[in-house]
Amino acid sequence: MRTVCLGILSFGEATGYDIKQRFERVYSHFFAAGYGSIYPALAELAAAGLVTRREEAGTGARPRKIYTLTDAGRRALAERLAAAEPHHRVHSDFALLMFLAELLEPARAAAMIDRRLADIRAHLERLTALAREGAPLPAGVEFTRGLGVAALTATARYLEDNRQPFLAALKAQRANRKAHFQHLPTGDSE
Amino acid sequence: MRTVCLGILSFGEATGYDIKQRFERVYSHFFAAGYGSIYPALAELAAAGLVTRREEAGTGARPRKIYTLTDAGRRALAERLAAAEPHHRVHSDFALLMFLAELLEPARAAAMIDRRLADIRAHLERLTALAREGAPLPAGVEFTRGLGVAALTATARYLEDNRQPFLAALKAQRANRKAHFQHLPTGDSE
DNA sequence: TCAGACATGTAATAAGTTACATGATTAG
DNA sequence: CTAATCATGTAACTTATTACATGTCTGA
Repeated sequence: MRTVCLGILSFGEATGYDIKQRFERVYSHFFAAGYGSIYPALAELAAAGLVTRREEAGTGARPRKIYTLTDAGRRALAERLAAAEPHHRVHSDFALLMFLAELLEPARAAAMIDRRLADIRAHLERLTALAREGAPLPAGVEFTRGLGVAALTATARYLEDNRQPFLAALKAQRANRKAHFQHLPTGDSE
Repeated sequence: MRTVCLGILSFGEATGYDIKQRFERVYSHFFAAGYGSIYPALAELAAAGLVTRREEAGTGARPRKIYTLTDAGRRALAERLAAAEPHHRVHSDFALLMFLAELLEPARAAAMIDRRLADIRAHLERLTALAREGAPLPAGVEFTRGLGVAALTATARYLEDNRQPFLAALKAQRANRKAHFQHLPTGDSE
């Protein structure tokens, strides 16, 4: 998280609030963060001298605290990036739900797919809006944007194409299982 | 994690070791776990009466501990799945590296892309091997497999197609920036 | 007047990662 | 003989999530 905040700040100074907004506009398909992660990270970075903070009266109730990368921060960021491993991990409760779809009511499985699709579409809209903004994006940002669009588009397409047959298979299986249970002499269920 | 272990066990009894293997064969593109998560989770599930454990001499130095879902476990799993939100979060250091690629040496950016590609190809191989196994997969497993294949294939394709132009753009930018710096009267860098 | 954007932060909790510790058997 | 596979677990550490706490201004 600290590295991510440094990264966002490398594009220009920002408040904690700003950082979250930028994040969401530009990068949320690869990384999510709440204020509960951002503010503590910023405090640590300030304590380590990697950013400076300046206060300014804002429109809200409190003064905004504007964070700026220092030279040390810029160096630390470059070092961290030079040493980082390109890990990529997904943690998908949605996928778990689908993986175990046989244990779900088909209507719920359908609802989950629809919610995931809505979520993906929202992401895609944000990413295409970003491209329509006029000012060309830095190469890295544009590359990452394209990567997100590619993965999300393919996922949405798969979900759209396979939703119906999948749900039909689940329903058929349910029916089968019920019919099967009916002539089994089980002692514990139903 | 507890839910995931219950989910894997819903396909049949297994040891902690087995759970990790199955995971990796079938689901690793959506969820990764180490033994440090699995064994404690299993211990908690046993304490809660959701699984039972039986010991058996194995081929290794220690007895294997085979975990089996209880009826209570099956019910708990169904309840959790019925209540779960379909969250999906990605945490990609790789994407961060690309996002900030301007701060990286182009050779390193190239290496990172290649590593990510190798990783994706390994995942895809595992997933296609799974389909070639003969026995038809449960609908949910097959759906999740397909979802992974779709997303990973699209990502690989994007990386392959955009690698060259992206790296070229980065190099050009570097050259520009250097040329620019040469006739700037900076006092702090180099 | 009411929702939503602006704006910051803390505390408690939950979760996951890494490193450590052990050691037999088997295939090359 | 050596590497890999089988096999389990703990402890320390790091990290993120959630809920809480506060409060103003603006537009509908």
